[in-house]
This record gives sequence, structure tokens and C-alpha cells, in this order.
Amino acid sequence: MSSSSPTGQIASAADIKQENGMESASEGQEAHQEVAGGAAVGLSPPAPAPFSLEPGDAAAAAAGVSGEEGAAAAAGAAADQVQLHSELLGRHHAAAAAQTPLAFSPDHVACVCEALQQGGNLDRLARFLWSLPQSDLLRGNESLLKARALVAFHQGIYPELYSILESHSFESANHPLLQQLWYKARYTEAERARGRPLGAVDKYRLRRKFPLPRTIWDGEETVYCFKEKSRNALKELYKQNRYPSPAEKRHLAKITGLSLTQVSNWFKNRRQRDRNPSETQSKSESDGNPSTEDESSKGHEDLSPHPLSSSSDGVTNLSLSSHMEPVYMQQIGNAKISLSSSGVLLNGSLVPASTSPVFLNGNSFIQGPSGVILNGLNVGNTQTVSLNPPKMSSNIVSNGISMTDILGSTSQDVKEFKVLQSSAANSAATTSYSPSAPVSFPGLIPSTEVKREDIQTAASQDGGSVVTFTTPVQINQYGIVQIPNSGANGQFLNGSIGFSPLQLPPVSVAASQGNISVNSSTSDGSTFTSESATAQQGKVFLSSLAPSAVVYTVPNSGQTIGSVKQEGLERSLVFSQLMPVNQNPQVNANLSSENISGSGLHALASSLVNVSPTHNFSLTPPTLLNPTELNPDIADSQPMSAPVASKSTVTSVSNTNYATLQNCSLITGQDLLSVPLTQAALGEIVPTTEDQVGHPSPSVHQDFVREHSLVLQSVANIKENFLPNSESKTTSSLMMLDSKSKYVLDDMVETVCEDLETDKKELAKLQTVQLDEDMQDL
DNA sequence: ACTTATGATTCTTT
DNA sequence: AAAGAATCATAAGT
Repeated sequence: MSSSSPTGQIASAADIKQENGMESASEGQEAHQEVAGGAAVGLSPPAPAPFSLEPGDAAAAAAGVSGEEGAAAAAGAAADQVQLHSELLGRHHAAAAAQTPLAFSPDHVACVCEALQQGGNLDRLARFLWSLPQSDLLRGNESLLKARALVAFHQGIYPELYSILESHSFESANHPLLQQLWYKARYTEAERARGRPLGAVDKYRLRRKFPLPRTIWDGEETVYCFKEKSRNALKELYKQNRYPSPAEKRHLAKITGLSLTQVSNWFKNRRQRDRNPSETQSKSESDGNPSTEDESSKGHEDLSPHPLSSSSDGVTNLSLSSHMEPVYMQQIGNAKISLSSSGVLLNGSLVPASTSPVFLNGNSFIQGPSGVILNGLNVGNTQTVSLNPPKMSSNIVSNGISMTDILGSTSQDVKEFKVLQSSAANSAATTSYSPSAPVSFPGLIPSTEVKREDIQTAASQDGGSVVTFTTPVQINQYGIVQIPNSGANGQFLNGSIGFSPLQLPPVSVAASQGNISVNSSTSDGSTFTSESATAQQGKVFLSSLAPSAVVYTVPNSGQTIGSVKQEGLERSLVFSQLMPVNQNPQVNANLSSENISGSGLHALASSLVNVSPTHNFSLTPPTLLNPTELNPDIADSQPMSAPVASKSTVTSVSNTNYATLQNCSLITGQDLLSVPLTQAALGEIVPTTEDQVGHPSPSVHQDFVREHSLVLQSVANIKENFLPNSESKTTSSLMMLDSKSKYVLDDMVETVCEDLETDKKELAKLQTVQLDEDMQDL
């Protein structure tokens, strides 16, 4: 029911209907979604004009338009006015055609074009265009071009259509319609060529073969109807809070340009899928990695609600820049990644470890001389590592200081552990990725499966990211590395740990306000360079320690392990042994899970946090070590998050988007928005209705009544354009449209009015003049 | 053709 | 009303 049905059709006047929403989705989805719900009526073919004026195209157009609104439009003096106006236009037009080339003001021409388009009167539109003087046609008016494109499509003159679409940069408001024309034309051509209907795959191929020209596409990547930006915003919030409040949803909707329903659906789906990854994907492949997306949040449901709580209650929401892009380690499929000595495969890309940084999802991850890859683990050639997707939270680092993202990922999988790094002073940035399929080093250690469900990570609270490894080596949120069979492999313990090929990641965790930093040493003792160690937004920071410095925590007993496997870490931590590293006073903090998560984890064993800032690490500031920072209360302090959206950039909105509407003097849409715009645009010409704002009333002058569908569509597009600008006033106003409805805000009106003010006056003037001229003609 | 990801829908539960 | 579960339909990728 929601307006956002994927299958919704675009309500364009033209008979371009899409086979299905998703198909065309690449770009016009929003339009469908928005339009589909609200303007169902608008989709219907133009109703017969209540009163048919035959004078000319202009008249017809007016009539047709008014017809959209039905009786209401036809009734009253307004109708007469419209009729009169139409006739005038008609007469004028006739005269113009015969004599004055530019008799029609561009606005009128555009208006007529829009009206005919909306009315679906393609034939009339074609005639109208035909009758226009060449000069008008050449003027480059967008409405005209659009009309020409429609006509070309309608008449099957595709080359011309393509030419028009490619030769002019259309306003984004027109993109959805034009994009459909583009694809539809391609489909139709292909169908004719093949003599049979195209299947979904055929169409998909055609879309790939004939990508939309940038003139009718903003270039924003869209997948499954949602733009990447929108998705990222959703993911960011999800990390912080799996159960956003209505206000948060609205805000998100505004930011993303999606409807409230879509936002709600997204969260609902995300939660559902995180909950039972098994189901659908049961394969487990990966772990259910649920999605490559954000995994970070996947975790417990329990947390889910809470996360917020912590955050919401208090200060929770941090505002990280929501825009930061999460780092993802994506495992593709089950595939295990074999690391050859030289590289790591992250996110599907094989990255040479030695020289080049490893990128996770675009971010440089770790750079190690010897191919060190994960968390300081040096992976031998033979070993296979499988990483699961990612849940990463993004961090912000500035000047070496990483701000903690507070993304508070609430739920973390058990497998997650935080990797931290020390960066400068206090805060360390954390990155979390939870590989659904943990890293497994086959030969080395028997892998133990940890169920992510059970585990909660401290990370969630502190907002740090967590990295999860499943398998033999496990690192929990606490930054502890758990090694299941430690007993068997006694080697671990010593700094000299001896996995030959592998080295367990010695992890020392320093937690400072919610951040945990893990320093891992590489087997070879190589130290990461500051660069390698430093991560930026969403990057993982790893510090390597000299071998000797390595500290490990090895869970000795099965208890720990067992718990891990089954219940997850539940609250168990594990570990143990830390090797102090430097002279620096090490701080061993015992972080009980409770402390960390605050969620009531019960640590079976206390986890030790070893903070070892060594001189080795250039990156690690002493501060990290500071006991105070290791404060157990991390959880509490952490979650502060500021409003997420706060950071979005404000972009100024141009009036251009409105221009179209204005020219057309449309209005009406059943829904909301259009009203304000209309009023503003119409100015004196159209008597405004008081309540228009609240209710787009039919009372709007018929003359200007247009299909709301058009308006809505335009609006949707506009909205889309502004998505990025969460902050701008205009944007927000427009955004309201998404909600479908009823959110006509005063401020919106104001804003719009302001924006249109100038144009309105001009238009009014033009129209007035035109009327005068018409009168004279009479 | 088959698989997976994902948005949406429907129905039930809280 | 919101959340969850199950399910559908389509897009995207192999």
C-alpha cells in the first residue's frame, strides 16, 4: 500500500508506462514511488474535457488539463475564465502562427506543451509543435524540448528522441520522464527488431548497453531503487540505532529523499535480515553476511533496541559525519581468500600487501611490509582467510587523532572485535568489520565457530567498530584474541608465537573512552609505519608491535571457548595473557564486559586490556595508555552522538527547478505540495485559495490546474536533487513531499514562496500582458 | 537459467 | 501504530 511500491508506474501523462518500477528504477524510481502512491488518479488518461473548446491547441490543452480535476475545475466562474483564456490563447496562437513568430510568450508555449503532455494529447502536442514557428522551436525551452521528445517517442522517431535527450541538459525534474522515454524507446526498438517482447533480462541488457545520457541523469548510482547515498545514510543510522524514532526516520527520509515508508521498510528489512540471515541465505555462507552493507550493526537484536537507548537516552547520538563512508570488508560468497604472501583480498579485490595498502572498500586498511594483513597477523602464503562482510563503522580522524565514531553500533556480532589504533591523543578510531565468515586459517587452527548472535560487543557501546573473525583466532569485542585451542598450541603464548605461517595477532587493547585500540605485532616484528597504522575515516588502524612485545591473550580453557561458540561470547571474555611490552607502564585494565557494554554482559573472565604503547608505535600516543582513559565506563561515556544529519552540507537550491512549475502554472495536486508552489507561481492571475496550503484545493484556478502527477513528479525529482543537502531550507521543504503528503509546512511554503517570489512577479506580469494583448485582439 | 540482494507487501503480533 | 515474519517480485550478477 505504501506509496513506494516498486511496481508503481510512473504517472506520466504520456503513455509511457513502465513495465515495472524496478526496471526503470535505475533512475526514476523515486518518481514512481512518489508519484505512484499519491497520484494514482493522475495516471488515468486525460478525461474528456468538460467543456470542449475547440479553438486551438492551447484551448484544448487548457480544457484537457482542467478535465483532470473533473467537475470541480469545470465549475464556477473559474471555468469561464479558463475557457476564455483558452480561447484567447487559441486565437492568439492562430494569429501568431500566421503572422508573428513570437506571439506566444515562451511561458505560454511551455505551458501549453506541459498541458498537452500531461493530458496525454500527444497528437495535439505534435500539431502544436508543428505549428510553432521555427524560432520558438529553436529556442531551447526545456518544456518544448521535452514536448518534442515526447512527440518523437510517440511517433516512433527514436533517433530524434535520442538526439534531443542527448543534446540538452534537462532539469532533474524532468529526468524520470525522459529516462523512461529513453529506455522505453530502446526497448521498443529492440522489440521491433526481434519481433517479440523483451524479457527482463533483455531489458536489463539494453539498459546496460544504452546507459542514460548525463543530460537526463544526475549520475547518481542507484541500486535497487535506492541511491547509494541514501543507503549509506540509512546504514549509518542503523549502526547507531536499529530502531530509529519516528523523528529520526523523518529526518532520514528527508536526508535521503526517500519516503518515510521506505525508510521504515528499509529498517524493517534490515533488521529482519540481520536477525535471520540464515533463512534466506542460509547458506551461511558467509555467514550470513548479511549484507555487505553494514554489517556492523548486525548483532543482537537485543541490542538493537537498546543501542539507541544508550545513545538516545543520553547523549547518544553522535554525529559522526553521517557521510563518512563505512569501510567494508566484503567477503564475496563463501569464497575464502587465500592470501598469498603478497596480497590480501578485501572486498573482493586482491591487494598486494607488501607495498600497497590494503583497501577495504576503498579505504586503506593495513599496510605492512611483509604482507601483514589482518590485525597484525601475518598471514603465510598458504593460509586462507575468509573475511566476511563488513560491518564497519566509520571513523573520523583528524590530525592523527581519531574521533571516535560513535556510531554506536549497537549490536555486534560476537565475532567482532575491535581494532583500534592508537592515534593520537585520546581517541582512537575504531573500525569494525565483522566478517561473517571469520578469518580462518585453516591449517593452523581448528576453527571454532562463534555465533554472532549471541555476542554483544562492547563495540556497540563505544561505537567503535568491531572486527570479527570467526575461526580459530577470535578476537572479541574487547579486543581480545581468543584462540580456541590455545592449549594445543602453546606456542602462542610467547611472544614468539609460533605459528609459523601465522602469527596470532597479539593484541593489546587500549581503550579510551569507548575506544579500544589494538596493537598487533607482526610476526616478523616489522612495525607498521605510521601511515600504515593510521587509518582515516572508517579505516582500521593497526599498530604492530615488535614480536617481543607481543602480547596475547589466549583463552586457555574450553570454557571460554565453549561459551563463545555457543552462546557467543556472551559475555564471556576471555583471556589472558598479556605480555607487557615496553617500558611504558602498561596498563592492564580489566574491562568487564559490563563495563564495556554496559549492557549487562557478564564477563566470565575478565578480559585484560593491555595497553602497551610502545615507542615503537609512532602513532600511539601515550595518552592511550593512560589509565584514565581506559576507564571502564567507557560505555557510558561513549555513546554520545550528535544528530546524525547535522553534518550534511548545505547546498543552495536554485530556483530553476521551480521554473517549470511556475511556467505551467500548475497546481493542484491532490497532494500537498503543489499548492504552495502554485500559489506563488500564479500570483495574481490565479486567485488563490486560502486553504490551498493545507489542502490543495480544487478551487485552484482551473486554468492552472494540472495533473498533480506532474507536479508531484517534478517535486520528487527536485527532492532528489537536493538529497545531498540535508540542511538547506529549501531542501527540507521539498522533502516534505516525500512523506506524501500532508506535510505541507508553513516554512516550506514560505521558502518556496520566497524562492518564487521573483519569478512569480515576472510571470504575473507576463501573463497579464498577454491577457491584455488577447483582449485587444478580441 | 539460476542465484543473490533488496524493496515492498501482507498478515500477525505486541 | 510499529515491529516482526513470511513472502513476493524484480534487479543484478554468474
